[in-house]
Amino acid sequence: MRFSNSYIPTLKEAPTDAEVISHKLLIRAGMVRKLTSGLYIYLPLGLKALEKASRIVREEMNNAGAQELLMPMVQPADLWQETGRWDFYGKELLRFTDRHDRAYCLGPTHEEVITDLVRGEVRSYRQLPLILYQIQTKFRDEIRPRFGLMRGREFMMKDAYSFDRDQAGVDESYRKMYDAYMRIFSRMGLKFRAVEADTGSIGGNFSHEFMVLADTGEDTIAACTACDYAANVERAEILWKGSACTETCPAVEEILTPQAHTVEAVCTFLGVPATALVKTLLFAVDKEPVAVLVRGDREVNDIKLKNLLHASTVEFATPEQVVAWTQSPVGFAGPVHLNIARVYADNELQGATDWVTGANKGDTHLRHVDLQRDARITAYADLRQIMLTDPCPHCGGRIALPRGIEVGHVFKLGTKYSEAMGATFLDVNGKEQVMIMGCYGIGVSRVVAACIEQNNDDGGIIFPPALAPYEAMLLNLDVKNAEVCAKVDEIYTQLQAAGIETLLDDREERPGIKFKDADLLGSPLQLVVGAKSLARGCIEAKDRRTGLKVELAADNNFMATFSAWRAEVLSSWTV
RNA sequence: CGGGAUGUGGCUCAGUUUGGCUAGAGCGCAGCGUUCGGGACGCUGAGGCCGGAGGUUCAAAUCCUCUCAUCCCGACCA
Repeated sequence: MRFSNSYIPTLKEAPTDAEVISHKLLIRAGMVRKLTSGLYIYLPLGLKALEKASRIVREEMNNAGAQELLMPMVQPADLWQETGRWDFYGKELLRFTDRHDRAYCLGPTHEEVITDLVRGEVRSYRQLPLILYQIQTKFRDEIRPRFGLMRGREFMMKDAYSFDRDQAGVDESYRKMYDAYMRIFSRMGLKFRAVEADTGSIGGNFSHEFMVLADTGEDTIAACTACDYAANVERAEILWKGSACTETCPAVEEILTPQAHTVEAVCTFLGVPATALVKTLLFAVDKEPVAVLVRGDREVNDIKLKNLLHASTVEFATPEQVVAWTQSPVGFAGPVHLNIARVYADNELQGATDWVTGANKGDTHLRHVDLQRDARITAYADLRQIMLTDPCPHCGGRIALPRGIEVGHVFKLGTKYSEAMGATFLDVNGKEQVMIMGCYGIGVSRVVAACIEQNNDDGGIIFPPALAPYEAMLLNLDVKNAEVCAKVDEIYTQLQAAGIETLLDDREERPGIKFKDADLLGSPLQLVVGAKSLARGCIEAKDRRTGLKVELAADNNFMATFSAWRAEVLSSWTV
């Protein structure tokens, strides 16, 4: 492609509303433009990157035995009512009615539609297993879209669904998809990690997320530095190996702690470490009050709480609720004489006694609290967030907490949807069985953003070869020099004949502009033809990632020397 | 939805505190000339109802009220 014929509007400066690097670079490189919050236009270059990603996904899905189809984006409400998600999914589901006043939604995901399809078609165990997928635009009315393509309201997603006869079958489908995902993200040249994850609103009981490692990621991963354990911190379990404390504790004593309504303030005031405190946090779980106790230096993991109580919503209590439920100002809640029915305590609180806690009374705390003796604990459970000081739950090794961008998620759904919607089949014995399902998503547009997030420098994007819109950029530095132009044309023709996608910068611009744009656009290979180097019989070649430049002889063997150099550059991406 | 911030040519911003001449700059864009290997320079030019509505005032980009939009922090998630 010739630059002069392309619509690639590069920008010297990034718009102020772009915050993260991928967003800035996508805009500066002329790959996307914002239509409005969370909605983006893919310009030709952005679309090419998206298509590169899609193709890899498609190839690996097909290799794994999945078959592509395409479902409507608009979905009828009654399907969602069948599974109950019409009421559960919340405001993220964009709903509307047609001219006949029938209710519809814009598909944020397609479990209902695919299950409806399969239940009508599949009757026999002979037709299973079945894995179907599509690559399609999804719409989720996100509360807060942000970071450009990273969290748009409309985004490109690959969603696959598996249907199996039995548990062994779904295990196999899951493994196939998991393996395919490993290949997909490896081929894309991404540094990523598969991690254990919470299942969220899709449902089911088991899942893995695929995280691209990047400091700007919205998720935190608990990854063992010794073994291969890795989990989203939302899920990362904390082993409790201690035994219940048997020490005796002095009688409870009330102490005045004026103005001390934070852990820090109480510690300073009483001269005790945060580990001697019990924090009492109040949550509205499905609107009902629940108290959670953790040690002063810990954080509550509300996902664990949600799962423990099988709740659909878990929210921090508002200050008004805290006051109403504890009859005391915010900051002084405590487990003793707490008038809340459900009080859950983190496991480790069993291991010690003699705590400092709030007294449910303004400016007052209690010391010498023994939870067994003085409080009514509904249950002990793993309720806190994992920290750097915690050991790996598998091997006891040291844990690291890198940030990640979730680009893929694989679930075993079980029979949640097939049962609700009656997706059954007859087994070998002629007996009716419910299909077991799995679902597998990849945020294709997010992959592109995550890739840029991970691969960039001051000059711009550094595309891995697999996702680069153009593998090579060919710069003509002297468009008015006939000799240079002839050489450029010759090389361009050869590159095209060799099937190497090339963007030829033939614009009437100064060399500086071309160098800057080439770096910005991020093609892994750069070839520079100018009068100066050509006079020496040379063409310059630059590895975008390393910045290393070599001079290739501009003779009849050019393609051979170029191919050798190219192979070297490209292979450096696959190690 | 709660908290914070911002809306002025295509882009980045100044001007708003303390109302006052014809609303400015840089980049980009068009024309001409000089340049030409890491975002050149000179000259000329086009481009704005200062987010919108209402108000205060002799006078509003500037003050007040309402409204819309965008961005950041929290809950959601590919």
